[in-house]
Amino acid sequence: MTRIRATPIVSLMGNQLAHLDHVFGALSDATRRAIVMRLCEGKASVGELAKPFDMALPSLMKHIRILENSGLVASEKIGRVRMCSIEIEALETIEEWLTAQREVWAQRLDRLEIYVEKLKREEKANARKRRTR
Amino acid sequence: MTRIRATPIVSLMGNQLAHLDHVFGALSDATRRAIVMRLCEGKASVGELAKPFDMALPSLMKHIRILENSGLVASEKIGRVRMCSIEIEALETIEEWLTAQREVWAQRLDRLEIYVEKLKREEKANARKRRTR
DNA sequence: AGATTAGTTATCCATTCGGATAACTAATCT
DNA sequence: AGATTAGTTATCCGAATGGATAACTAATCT
Repeated sequence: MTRIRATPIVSLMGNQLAHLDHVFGALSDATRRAIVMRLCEGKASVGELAKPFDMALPSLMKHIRILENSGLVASEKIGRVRMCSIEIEALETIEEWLTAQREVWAQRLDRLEIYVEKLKREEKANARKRRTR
Repeated sequence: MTRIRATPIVSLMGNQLAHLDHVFGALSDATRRAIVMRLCEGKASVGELAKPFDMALPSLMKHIRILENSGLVASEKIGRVRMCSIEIEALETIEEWLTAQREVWAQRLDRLEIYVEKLKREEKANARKRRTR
């Protein structure tokens, strides 16, 4: 019996786990998703980002912090204005997680299919028996 | 000028927005992601789900509630045991959002490419001018 | 130099979150 | 019928979250 993978999944994922917390957490807020959406169209200063929102600047800044913290957004201060940009790769973290889940799910479907096949074979066998009874 | 879409995106997405809050929110917790992962392998009772966690049952139940609330998990009580299962379609909500973002991002890259092309053309023109000066 | 602009820091506040315990209901087993 | 099992409800608690205001710093404009 070959042990393909000795290390448990959990340790393989390592600190990625905590990271997922932050990425998903960051996107669980509509304001933050809107900011991400806006930044997908191109860089923007904190002020520009704030305009569409009926929210005090410091409140909005918090959101930006959270986004930066999650790795979804990067920013650089030039003079007195801070320019923000999306880090599109961070979205891939999520994609990866999603694909992993769907793979497990698909495998289970496969197993289920095999099981259903077995049931069908048995059913046929029974039918034959019944016919020849 | 043809108004392709009169309704603003926000209203088109409708309650989907609030839904995204819940889906992303649900997945922002490691325990909950683990539950989803487990359920991708097949249905499980609350008790089975609880086993791997060093957590009181009511605490875990809360997580299940949150997952149900987000539409990621469904459950049905038969006798005294409640069986839970993933609703894989809920993950698609996220995929959709991600693709939408990446599309906007890609479009922006296209625009940027066009811009860079323009710059290159101008550069060439200048070079020609310089050569022939 | 003085006024304006663009963020930033510090605090505060109500609400939600993630956990726990205690006490309960309703099925199932013996 | 009585004991056990599988969840459920209610309540509590400290920490985190999403918002606000006030007061501040540092660049830029006039």
